[in-house]
Amino acid sequence: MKADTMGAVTRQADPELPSEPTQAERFGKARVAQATALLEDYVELIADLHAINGEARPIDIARRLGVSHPTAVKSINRLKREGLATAKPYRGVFLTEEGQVLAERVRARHRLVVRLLEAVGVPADVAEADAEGIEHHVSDVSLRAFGRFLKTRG
Amino acid sequence: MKADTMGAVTRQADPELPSEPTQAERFGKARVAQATALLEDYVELIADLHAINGEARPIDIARRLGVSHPTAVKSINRLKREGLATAKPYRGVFLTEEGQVLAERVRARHRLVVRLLEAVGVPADVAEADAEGIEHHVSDVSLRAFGRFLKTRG
DNA sequence: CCCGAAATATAGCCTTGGCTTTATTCTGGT
DNA sequence: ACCAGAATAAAGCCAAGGCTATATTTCGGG
Repeated sequence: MKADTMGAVTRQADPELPSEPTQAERFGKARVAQATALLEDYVELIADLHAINGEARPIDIARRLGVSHPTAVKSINRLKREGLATAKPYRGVFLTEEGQVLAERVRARHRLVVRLLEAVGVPADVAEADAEGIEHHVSDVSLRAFGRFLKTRG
Repeated sequence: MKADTMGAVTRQADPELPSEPTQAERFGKARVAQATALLEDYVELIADLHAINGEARPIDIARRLGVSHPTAVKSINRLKREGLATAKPYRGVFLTEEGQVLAERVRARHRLVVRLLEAVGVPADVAEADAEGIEHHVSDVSLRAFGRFLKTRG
């Protein structure tokens, strides 16, 4: 009833599944990426709000993200803990040096993902929406591949 | 200090940000996708294990996903609650009709995402790894675009 | 046939990221 | 100059998804 006892077919051929540790690594990587996704969304949004409004208020962040203000505040506190942002009570949120660097990287990645999706035929609005979830899982290697692909056909 | 008081530039042009409700929707969609991602990973893996081993044991699921067995068991219980799987104590896990349908959809989507990544120049192993996180955020519209793109270019 | 090892299950804990409710602080308009 | 209403913060709840530690059940080899 186990693989071992049911015949030779699946012994080391393993025609379907990657090796166990490899697969576990992939899932683990995806989990880690997910953990940082929220931070990335926040820093990107804070940078955008500063660029446009000259300030980033918790209530605006909350509205843009579609969450309650307390939720936004809690996440902002996490940003502070992680050294990505600073905020004094009733004074708005500011990115640290590190936060700004991250924001710029996230923004560039987002644009590249959107452009790639459009290049393969995804409508602009759908590309924007899907990119919001996809971007956090695109590795640097893939990102560079996207860049090359766009250059050789744009 | 507010957008209202700082000049005309950003009033309704809003050159950078999408409208607030639109953006909130996007983030909300990404959050929902994330919530179902784990279920999708489990049903896909359970289907694979059945196809290869003839059974899906919690311990194998746990090892493949790189989590502890109790964690896997808890998630399996959630699958049961959601009507995607059944399991009797000490007897392995089985997908329901609905679970099998989902598994097939997830598997097809995974393959398509990997193929697209490879088509734009991402190395096979990186494509596999990135797809693990990306796939859960690719909408049907994008998926169809991927299909068309792959068809028209061999 | 039975007993120890492996698999499974249960219980309890932690963090994250949602939420609502309540209290506090700012601030603009009269 | 004040005060109502908006923005902010604080506190406490919940579910999800990790974990470890502790039973319990199965099952294969001697």
